[in-house]
Amino acid sequence: MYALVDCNNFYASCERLFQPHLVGKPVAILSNNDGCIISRSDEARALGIPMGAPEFQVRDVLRQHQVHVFSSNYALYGDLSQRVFEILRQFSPNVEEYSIDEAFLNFDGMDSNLDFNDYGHQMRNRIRKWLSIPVCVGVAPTKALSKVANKIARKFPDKTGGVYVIDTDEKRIKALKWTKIEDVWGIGYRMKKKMVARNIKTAFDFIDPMHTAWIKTQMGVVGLRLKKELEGESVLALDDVTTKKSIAITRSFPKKLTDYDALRERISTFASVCAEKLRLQHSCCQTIIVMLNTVNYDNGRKSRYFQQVVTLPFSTNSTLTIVDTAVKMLQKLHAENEGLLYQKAGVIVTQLRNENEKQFDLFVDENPKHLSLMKAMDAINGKIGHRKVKLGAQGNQTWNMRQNKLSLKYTTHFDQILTIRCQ
DNA sequence: TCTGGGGTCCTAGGACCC
DNA sequence: TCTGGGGTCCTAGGACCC
Repeated sequence: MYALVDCNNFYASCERLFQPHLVGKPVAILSNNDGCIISRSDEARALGIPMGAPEFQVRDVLRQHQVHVFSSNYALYGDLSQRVFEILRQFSPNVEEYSIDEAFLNFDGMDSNLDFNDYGHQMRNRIRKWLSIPVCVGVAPTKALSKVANKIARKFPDKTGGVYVIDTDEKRIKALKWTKIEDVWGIGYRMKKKMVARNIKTAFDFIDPMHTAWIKTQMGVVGLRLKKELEGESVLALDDVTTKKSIAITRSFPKKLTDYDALRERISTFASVCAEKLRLQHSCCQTIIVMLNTVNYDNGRKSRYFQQVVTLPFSTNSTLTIVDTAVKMLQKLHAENEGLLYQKAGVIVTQLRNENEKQFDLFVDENPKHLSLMKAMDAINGKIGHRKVKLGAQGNQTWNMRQNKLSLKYTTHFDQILTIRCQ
């Protein structure tokens, strides 16, 4: 059996943990640069504030209903996320951290008489008690079905108490008939349209044998796997997601950029953060992608996308090499597209492998001194603070995101720990 | 004039997830 | 005026190998 544990309105719940007076009140969280709504409490959702809406478009509603609005505080959310996973590991050693706010658990090899409903409530209660974060738990024989079960738990809190178990065929069929096709895990916007055109409106319609061949042509093996999962046959195992297969740093700019020097500074910084993250997970990359984006929201939302891909002769996690390569790529991109105004840029590193399994090139090699230099740099930065030592290319300009409504780093910063006075 | 069969690797792009 | 960021997997097609 699998469980899917999903935190309710996670970011909003994190803010409420340290500001409990917000419980029961509408709360909304903004994306980077305070651009869009990316999380909201049930109360804010009930006000009709759509997910992903640009903040300025819903500003009036927010003000009118006194919605408590926050900038994204990833230091806080990331830390609380890890604490949730820590608790979950007390219930099973097999935990897949699927996203910042949800995890799959597998119970293979555990007591076969386990009462999953009861066990689910124990998880829920412990997370609620220790972290004040409400979660829902769905349990079923496959990952896709546990997603369905979770949705039911979330939708009917009174009847389920936030936990729902699909453990019989009867319950499975009922659940599938209830689940709209667009709510099935793996069916996105485009597939939904095709499905509905073919009169597939629920998850139950989807598993009808008459559609099998069609699903194969439309979705390939992905669709067939999903079908099996919904039929109760487990084909998706728990994934090990602790080491990433690609790392991306991309940002929108507060103001459109065209100036090469400014872009070079941004790309250098993104590239060096990629290198840091690579070293943190003990990986090297062999391929580097630099991208520039123009965005035009007014003119039919047309945006243009430029990118360069370079595969190195050896794999690396040296900041020097990655920044140097990225800047050369930027040079080329910028020269080819003179005068454009860029809204976003990014650096992505892929083709990652463990730093111990490095493949060497016969003739071209990285200066071995990089390795010790990076070690020294990481050690100093670890001691005296984040990114105090950096490359000259990154400059001294600070690129502060707009974060006008940021809460404190309650759990990760000594200066910002909550103070409680006893009278 | 007629010309086999079985592979691998890489890349770009699409679709999806949160 | 103001519109996020970071991932995964699969497929088709090209180029190559013997």
